[in-house]
Amino acid sequence: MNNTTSETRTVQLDDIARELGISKTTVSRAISGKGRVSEKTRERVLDCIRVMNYSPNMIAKSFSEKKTYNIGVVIPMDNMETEAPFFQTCLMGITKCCALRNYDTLVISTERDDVSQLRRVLESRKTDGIIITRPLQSGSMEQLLVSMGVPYVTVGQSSDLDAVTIDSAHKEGSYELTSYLLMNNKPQKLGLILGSMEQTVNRSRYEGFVRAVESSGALVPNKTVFLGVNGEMQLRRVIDDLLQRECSCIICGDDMICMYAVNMLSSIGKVIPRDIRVASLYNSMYLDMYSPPITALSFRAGDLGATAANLLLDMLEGKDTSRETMLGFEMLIRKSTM
Amino acid sequence: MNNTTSETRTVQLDDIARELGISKTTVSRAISGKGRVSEKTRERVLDCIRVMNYSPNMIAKSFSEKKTYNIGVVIPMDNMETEAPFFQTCLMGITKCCALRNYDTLVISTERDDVSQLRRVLESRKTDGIIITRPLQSGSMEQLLVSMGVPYVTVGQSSDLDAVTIDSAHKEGSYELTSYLLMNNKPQKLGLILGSMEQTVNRSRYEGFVRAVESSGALVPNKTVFLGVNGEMQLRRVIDDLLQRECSCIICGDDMICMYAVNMLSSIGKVIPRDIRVASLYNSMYLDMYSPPITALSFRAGDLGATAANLLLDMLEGKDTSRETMLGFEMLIRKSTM
DNA sequence: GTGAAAGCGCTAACAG
DNA sequence: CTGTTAGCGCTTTCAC
Repeated sequence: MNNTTSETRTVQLDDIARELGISKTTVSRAISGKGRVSEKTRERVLDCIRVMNYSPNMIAKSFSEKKTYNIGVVIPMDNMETEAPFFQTCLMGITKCCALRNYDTLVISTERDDVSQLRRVLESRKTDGIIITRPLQSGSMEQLLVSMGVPYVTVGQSSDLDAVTIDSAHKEGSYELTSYLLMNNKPQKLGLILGSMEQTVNRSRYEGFVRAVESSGALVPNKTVFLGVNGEMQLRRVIDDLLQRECSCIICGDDMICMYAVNMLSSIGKVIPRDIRVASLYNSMYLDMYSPPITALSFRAGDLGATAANLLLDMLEGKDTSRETMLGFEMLIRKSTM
Repeated sequence: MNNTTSETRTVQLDDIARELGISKTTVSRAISGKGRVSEKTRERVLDCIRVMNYSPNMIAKSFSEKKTYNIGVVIPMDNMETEAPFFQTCLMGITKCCALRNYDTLVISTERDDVSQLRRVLESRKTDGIIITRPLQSGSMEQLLVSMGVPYVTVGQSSDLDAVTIDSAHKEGSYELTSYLLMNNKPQKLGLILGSMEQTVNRSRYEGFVRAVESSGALVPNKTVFLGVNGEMQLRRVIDDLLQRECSCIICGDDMICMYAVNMLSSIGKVIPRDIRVASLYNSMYLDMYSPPITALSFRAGDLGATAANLLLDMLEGKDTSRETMLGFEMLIRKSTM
């Protein structure tokens, strides 16, 4: 009866049904909890499953339910971002959280606002929903998602105002840090270096900066504000410029920019904070470890990821979720701005 | 005939078959290239597919073919490794490479040698094969994989001697760098700090170090060799010890250890390389950017990932692959050891 | 409370 | 070269 081929066939619903002398329908119900099954049968089934070491073929289940139990996570793989700790940590948070709810995580790459990989995955119907870890102003991902009717969550502000979003308080953080720097150590001549303004996060950062400057009664120092800075060479020119204009404090958009900046400064003999102060609008372990350690805003990337995952899974399960969730930040005042 | 419900039903094989007045078998064959189809029919099918914007339901395909077109990538999410650039870069290489061959990447987390997530994914049958990015001496992942008959590739040496492996020449690199440091700047008193010896990569590094020392005619300086160093506190004690023993040069196992080490050294006023020299057996962008930049071995994590993916996919497609592939390294001699 | 049967969208014998 | 048919392993009506 059992065909004992060399490949040990994996045990499936039928097997445990036959073993128990009941129908696989009942077994299915006992497992899923949908429909009524007598307490006694349920226990027998659950026991048998354990004994026979049954575990469902998720592909068959997917096929039947039209639900994959996978979510896709779009991660930037541009040169500049490839090694940014944020995305890695965020992905960990997502993956761990999904695993707890028996979902898996599919990685989707993007560079700039390329949606080809996202489209490929969506067309394959391998995911139930998507997390965008770096929303862009263009909103092309969101458009695609909406047009295909696929649920998604963005980590950071989306240009799709209806998008479910989990964000860190970048604007508020930027505001606070800028204000702090303006209050402290007067007279202060601030410089600002931000990455691509296509990234919504950089817009939030900029907004916070501008508000802080304005509410201090000053004018935005356009000559020392550099937006859309990208790549090492461009950054070098910006730094030179900032030094030329005798900036007393440089605010860097994120940890990567900050690392480059700090390095360039010290390579030309500038001592932080004696000669110039430096702060970052995004902390990472690399800034913790610099000497002197760098003043920075600290956000919990892992928590962001976990929250994004929970939001998305809640949506998939039909619960309603708040449109926007905000996580706080911590301001780490350290020696680089003393 | 077409039920125009609110949800636009996705076009499937039947639709284009009906459209063309042929059977879906023929359509399937035209797409896959398996079985013979007249050139004319094939073209008609391919055209129709384009026009009707058909794209196959991969879940149905998976179910039918018993092949998921997914590979699982096991990534360590221990505290220490969570932000290590290696795994991120490796994952990018894998993901990009898989995408080219129309596969997707499922992330599987692990801490230490926990196999629970791997087991969960394997039991779900959601992947065709696995890449282990941090093989451990215990080999528990490999055992599980072998016992379930799932193909896999390890990035780095595996304790399973039959495992298909793609590795960087860590041993050779470690040998070369150590030799270089021994030749240069005599007299040299070397210290070595390695992470967990459960990780096979650290064993390779250690082996290279030992060989280099021995072939220089010296004895392995056991008092200044620290294996299995883990966590900031332990590292601090090790560094203190190395200073006490008047080490002239510290070799760090990887970029993370090196960053901590360099930071601790400069926080107690040690100047590199004047007071003490520092090198790392694994480079990352963070070491590039230190000042002074740190002498280190450079491996191409992205290439490793891409190669691992190609190997695995080749295996899945039944091609045979060499058991072990080795990628080279570059020795970056920089100011930290001058 | 339980079972029989249909069906998810594709592939793969087998027959022509 | 093409079509018919039978699954793949689940979930889910529908009937009892």
